[in-house]
Amino acid sequence: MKPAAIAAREDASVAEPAYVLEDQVGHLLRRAHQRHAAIFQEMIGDAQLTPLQFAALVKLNDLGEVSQNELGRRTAMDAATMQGVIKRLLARGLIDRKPDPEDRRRVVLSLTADGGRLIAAAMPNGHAITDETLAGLSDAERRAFLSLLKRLA
Amino acid sequence: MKPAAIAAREDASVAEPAYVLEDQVGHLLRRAHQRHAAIFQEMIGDAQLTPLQFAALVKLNDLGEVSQNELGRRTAMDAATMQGVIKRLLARGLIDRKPDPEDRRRVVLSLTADGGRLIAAAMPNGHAITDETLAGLSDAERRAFLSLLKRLA
DNA sequence: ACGCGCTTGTTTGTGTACAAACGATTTTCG
DNA sequence: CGAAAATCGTTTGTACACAAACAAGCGCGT
Repeated sequence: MKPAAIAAREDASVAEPAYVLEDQVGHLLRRAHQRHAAIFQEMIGDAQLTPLQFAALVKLNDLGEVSQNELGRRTAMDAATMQGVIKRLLARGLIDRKPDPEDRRRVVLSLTADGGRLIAAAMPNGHAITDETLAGLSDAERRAFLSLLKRLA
Repeated sequence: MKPAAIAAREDASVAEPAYVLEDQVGHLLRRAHQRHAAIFQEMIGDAQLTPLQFAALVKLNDLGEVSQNELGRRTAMDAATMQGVIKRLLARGLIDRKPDPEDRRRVVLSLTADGGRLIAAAMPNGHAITDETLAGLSDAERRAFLSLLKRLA
């Protein structure tokens, strides 16, 4: 038998646990992501980059030359999303694009001198943004949170 | 002094810590959110709801009648995003919309009978989706993760 | 009563996010 | 070798996400 206190709380209603929106991972992930995006925009400075543009430039800086799809995989963007991001970075002259001689389906992307300078200058802001996003947590909590978050991603 | 092994690794380069995209909260939050969205779509079933539509219906079910902006606040959507979500739910006949007699700026939203049935039927899926999203974590880890995540949101 | 500020809902414009379908290639395998 | 399968980049259509600007209405203080 159930204790009376619990039976009473269930009374006329069903036995299912309530669905509390504020407690769902999905909702919380969405809100945390929103907050991070706001912090990003506020702290990225005159570079005027979006999180995805920043990610693409960072990876391009790491890798030197890559195909468009490969860069998409490395930054977790699908091919269609990539189109827009690349288009805007090209329009601003931050990246270069040329056909791959080895594979005629591919294009090879790389940073321009401007793009290299801009991403080098923006890197410290990236760290500051991460820091501000985690501002509410202690060092130990940050490590714990990031390690759990990695296992969900 | 730094140990030689570390000095060697830094050699010609700068002393700044590398910016590793895969370790940044923003990137991890984005990926976790992507994964959750994929799970949601896969498990929501024939209800054919997006996460935001689901959230709006759940809150509407909790609150009974609310204005559009109020509902937006409760579900963390801005007014412009709200437009689209409400428009689609109206088109499917899941919610109702009428002017507020007390305040002619407002509209009052509520569930239709269809909307009520649909969200009641979809609720268990919501719990299953949350569960699947956290599948990699133990019970203790889930609690720890959610409590840290709440502090970031 | 009047004016000023705030809220409500809407529109427009930019930027993710992804499914689905496509043509052009390249690769794989029978 | 040659056909089927896989990959590359693109387009289209739907759905968030938010800034900015707007008209209409409410409410407060003087």
